[in-house]
Amino acid sequence: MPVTRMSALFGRTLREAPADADSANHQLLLRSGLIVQLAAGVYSFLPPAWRTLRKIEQIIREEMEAAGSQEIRMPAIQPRELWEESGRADSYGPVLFNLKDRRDRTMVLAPTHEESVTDLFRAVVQSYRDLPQSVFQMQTKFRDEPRPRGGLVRVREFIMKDAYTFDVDDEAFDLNYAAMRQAYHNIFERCGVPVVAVQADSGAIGGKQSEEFIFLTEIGEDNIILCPSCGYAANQERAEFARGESPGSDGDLEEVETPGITTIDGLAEFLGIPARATAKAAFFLVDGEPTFAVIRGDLEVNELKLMNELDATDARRLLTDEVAEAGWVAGYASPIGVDPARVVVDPSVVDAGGLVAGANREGYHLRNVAYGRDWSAATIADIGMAQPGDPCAKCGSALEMKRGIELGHIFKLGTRYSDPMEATFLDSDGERRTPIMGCYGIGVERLMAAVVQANHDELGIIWPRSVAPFDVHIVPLGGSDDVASAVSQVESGLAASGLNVLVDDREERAGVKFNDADLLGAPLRITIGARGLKQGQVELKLRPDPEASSVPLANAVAAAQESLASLEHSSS
RNA sequence: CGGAGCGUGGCGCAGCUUGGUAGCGCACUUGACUGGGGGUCAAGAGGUCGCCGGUUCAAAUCCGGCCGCUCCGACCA
Repeated sequence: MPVTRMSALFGRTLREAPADADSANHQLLLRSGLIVQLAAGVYSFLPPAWRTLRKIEQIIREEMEAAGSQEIRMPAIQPRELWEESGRADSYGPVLFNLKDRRDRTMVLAPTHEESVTDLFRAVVQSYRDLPQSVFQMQTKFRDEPRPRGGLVRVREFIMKDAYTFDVDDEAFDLNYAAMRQAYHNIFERCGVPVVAVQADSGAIGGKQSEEFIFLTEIGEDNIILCPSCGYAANQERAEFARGESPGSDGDLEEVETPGITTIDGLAEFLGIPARATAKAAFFLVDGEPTFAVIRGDLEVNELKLMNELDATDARRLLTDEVAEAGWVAGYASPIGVDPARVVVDPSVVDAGGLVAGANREGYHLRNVAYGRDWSAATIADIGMAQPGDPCAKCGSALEMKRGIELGHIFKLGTRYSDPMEATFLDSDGERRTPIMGCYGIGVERLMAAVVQANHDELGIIWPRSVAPFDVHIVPLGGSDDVASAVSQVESGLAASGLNVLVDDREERAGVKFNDADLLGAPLRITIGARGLKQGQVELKLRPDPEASSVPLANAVAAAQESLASLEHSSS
């Protein structure tokens, strides 16, 4: 291995973090001189960062290959028609970087490769004998994000590993999926980042079901619902939860005057009842249709669940005048008398008995409004947003919510792409069939950011050995010939044994060198100074350890290998 | 796209309210001293004050427009 000299290293460390950086990982990546921002969500990666990224890629590559996947490369520039074929030109629209070629043909910079891999499949696969297949790629992808943020966490140009599988049927698919799932756990463990696999919404990728691999951290942008007792874990956007008891009432409909009371909280206080004894109406425009959603007063509607239930691609809250246009009275809306086809109701209301609901008349509510007796809905569906404290749907324990970063996402695509794009094969009966697909993504730079976030202290990065840009950071102290020759002896011994070595050969004071060593975070630091050499000793210090230990110069290389090995065992 | 904030040397910031020679710390260059946890002294280099326009004798400073970046939200793998 070549030895890197700090005097020649491209990049510099900063004593203070740039003001734009918020999270620990972003600050450390900037301070250590690993990344430089060019534009919002667009970064350069300097030599140590690039080295780490390649190590991460190599880990991913090994695990993908172990799972039976073959690496390929696909185009980043794609004709827009490809996206029209799958029907995603519009749904993915705003995120697509569009460009025109010289013939005025519209091309896009690929944000992901489901379309192109499905096209590849059409070109290559004819028969069931060619299946199963599993391919992967690690390439730069482009997404014109509405809001890049958090340093490397959400960017517009990034390396993504995507794997795609093709199978003859669901049973065969399950094998590929299980292999990928295991590979994902292996990858994150090898990179030193703890993850939890959670049920997720498949979003713009589509398909039947998906799981996210989440690194739990307060700087995350996803809300994750977790059950501490049974282990249930899901993204809040699709988390299920039990509704608990509702204090529903018996009795006939009864109008009650509620002047100026237009909120659930206000209503509950005014009538001296809990919010959960009320029914809340929320209005949405779902694929252009005004929709009346009803849920128990203490709960909130999960728009994504609502949208998925109605098989829609777009949903937003109705504006105040649109509510009126639909014939509903904001603040006093009642599901009674509304066309059931436009009503979606959450089970929390269906099973509740009599609740207090609007009277569809300014200044009045109704008591004892009961689903089934007084009104009905065409759609009964879970449209509730799980919140911390809600009972777990599986075991009833109180759910918790934590923030997290989505590092990987694996999807059961079914025939979402193979069907519209007419990718087919002939089975053994000569029947034309559509393959079951899966896709499996990992954001590589985001993973590096997570590695730093999960492995740092107040002084700097603490790289896990597996992805460290340098294994050993040599700190020579003093300019004597003794020091120089000892350094030369140690560095060449280490390099010869296959270790990546960084030597701080700068004319800097000890404190500066030590601080930079802590910041850059190589797993092992070797200090070689005149003071130790008088006793024939050099100092070894593992980055996570508080104290250094002295070893004879002659044993330095062997001792270094030993302590690096001990690190591997203790950390995993 | 809605809300908020910020653009002054490589980084962190002051100056702007009340217009008048652009400043501080760190980093950088040279020299001396120093030499095991971000040293000391001396001498330096480096800035179209984001851009365009306006007001004014005079604009970093006041006014207008635009651009960029960050954060919250919407959205999003």
